[in-house]
Amino acid sequence: MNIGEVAERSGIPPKTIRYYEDIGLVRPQRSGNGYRAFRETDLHKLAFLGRARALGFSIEDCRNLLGLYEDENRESAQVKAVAEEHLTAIDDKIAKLQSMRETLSHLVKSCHGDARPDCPILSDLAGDKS
Amino acid sequence: MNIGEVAERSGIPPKTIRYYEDIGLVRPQRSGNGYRAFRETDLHKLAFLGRARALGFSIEDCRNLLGLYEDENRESAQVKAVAEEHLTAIDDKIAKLQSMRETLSHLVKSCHGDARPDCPILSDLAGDKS
DNA sequence: CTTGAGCTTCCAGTAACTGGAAGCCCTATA
DNA sequence: TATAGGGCTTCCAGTTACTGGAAGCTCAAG
Repeated sequence: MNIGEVAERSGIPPKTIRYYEDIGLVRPQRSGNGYRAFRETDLHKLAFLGRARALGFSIEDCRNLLGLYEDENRESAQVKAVAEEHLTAIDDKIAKLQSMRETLSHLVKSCHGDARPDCPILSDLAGDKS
Repeated sequence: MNIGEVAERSGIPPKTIRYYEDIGLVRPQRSGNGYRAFRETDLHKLAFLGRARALGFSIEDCRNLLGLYEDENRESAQVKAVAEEHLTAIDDKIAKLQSMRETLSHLVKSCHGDARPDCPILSDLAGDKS
C-alpha cells in the first residue's frame, strides 16, 4: 500500500503518517522507487494510533500503549494505569474549563453589549473591585 | 520597579513578562543600567493580562481586549463579542473532553487491571469488534 | 512525450512560554 | 578593596503534534 491509501483507510493524513514514521511510531518498508510500502500491520497500528489520539492520549502515551499492545507479557494493570492517569488529567482539564466557563458566562451576561463603552467584562479584567 | 517586583506583584513570571514585551503587549521603559523600568500602568496591564489568560483568552484575544480597554470609544458590544466567541470555544472543548471522558471511563472500568495481559482497553484501541 | 497526480525530502511556522548559558550590574560583607 | 551573591540582560533552543509549502522524482494515462 502507498501512503495515500493508508491515509484514506486509517483516516490519518499522509503528513501525519510521515511524522509518525519520523518519531518512530511506525516503520513502513520501502519499495524500489523509494515510496513507503505499508503492510496491513502498519495500517492496523495507524488505526490504533488514530483511536488513541482521538481519546486524547499524548504521543508518548500512544507509544507506550502500542508497546504494551505488542507485548505478549504485558499486565493489564499497566494499561489501566496509563488510562487512569489520562482520565484524571482529562478531569482536571474539564474542571479548569468549567471554572473559566462559569466566570466568563457571568461576565458575558452582565455586559450590555451595546454601543456604550461601559463594560463589566473589562472592569473585571482590570481588577476593579465591583 | 524592576522586573522581579513586577513579577511578584502581578503573579506573572519574569520570563513571561519579557516575552510579553517581545510580542508588544507591554512596553516598559529602561533605566540607565539597561534594566526594565516598570510604571504602575505597566503593572496594571500585566495584571489585566494575567486575569485574561486565566480565563483562557488567547494572546491575540488579550491584545485585542487590552486595546479595547484603552480605547475610550470602544463599544461594549465589541468586548462582549470576543468573550462570547471564547465562551463557545470553551464549551466546544468541554464537550469534546466529556465525550473522551465518557469513553475512557467505560474502558477503564471494564479493565481488570491485574497481572494478566488480557485488556479491553487495548482491544478497543485495536478496533476489535467486541 | 507530456501532463498531472502522487510520492519524496527538507524547512519553517504554529501557541505560549520555559530552560539554560554567558555575561553585566549592584550591594553587602570580610 | 576584592569578591560573592543575586538580579538583571540577551539570545538560542526546546516543548506538542502536527501542518503548509517548495523543489523535485515517479508513475500511469492519453
